Amino acid sequence: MKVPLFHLGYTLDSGQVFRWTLRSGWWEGVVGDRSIRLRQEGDELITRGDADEGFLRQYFRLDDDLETIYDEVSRDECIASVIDRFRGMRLIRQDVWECSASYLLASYANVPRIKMMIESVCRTHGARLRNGRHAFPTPEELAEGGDIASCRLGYRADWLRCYARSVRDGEFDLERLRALDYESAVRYLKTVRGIGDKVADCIALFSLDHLQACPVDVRIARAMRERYGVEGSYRKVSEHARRHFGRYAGYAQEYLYISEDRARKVPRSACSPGTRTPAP
DNA sequence: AACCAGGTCTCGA
DNA sequence: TCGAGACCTGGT
Repeated sequence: MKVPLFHLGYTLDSGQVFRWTLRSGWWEGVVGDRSIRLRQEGDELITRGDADEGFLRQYFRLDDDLETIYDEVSRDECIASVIDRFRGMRLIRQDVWECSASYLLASYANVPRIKMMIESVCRTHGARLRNGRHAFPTPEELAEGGDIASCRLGYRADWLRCYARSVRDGEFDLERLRALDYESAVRYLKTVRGIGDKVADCIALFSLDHLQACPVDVRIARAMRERYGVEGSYRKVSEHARRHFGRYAGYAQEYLYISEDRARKVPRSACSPGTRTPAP
């Protein structure tokens, strides 16, 4: 299929999703119960597996007008250069259940470990697919049996099982969540044990279309400190970013994230703190 | 071998 | 509302 401005590699390797791996030129992943393989050649996206065009258009937010978003968030030279470096990276629209359950596990762990935890949860609780991989388990599957102790989730195991049960029992209502505005959604999400400020923002941004959400993890905190001179409480940093970058702050956040991520290996792309702009 | 990781919870000011 | 400490576990 033909795609607009889009970079598959940056998008799948930006720490948003955890079930994709690059193997001999193909990105292989499972989304819900779809097993998919993808490869990009220019503006052509080549697909194998259970991926129809409509699904991919939704999943990769191909209807987002990136140029408009770039114009909107490019409030300073620093973010503009980061965007330029990773042009085409898109936010991914994830299923609310899979996204929330995944990020519940993501706390205080690095990406390789998060991937391991999620794979073992899928292997022990999810339906087996044709190619040997496993679907992401439903709340029912996760609430019932399965050897969750073998998944090495640490203290997250209780969080996950409790969350699955409360979703299964209708005590936590995903449909209700979907209907809420950004701030109400975050408030509701934080009633779940194991979901705090950061994870709630991730869920809001990655699965609820609240593009103003700006999750602040250690990398974003570092970027905001070093590049904008902003530090302090989660609320302070996150709200500053939201004011500074505007209604698409979540996009800006993801570009900062991937930039900080790549900067660990590659020497830092010089972006002096002097490019700071005054707060309104 | 330390230190860190897409943080949250609890508790005390 | 904010900061400090503890915390399962595996990468780096």
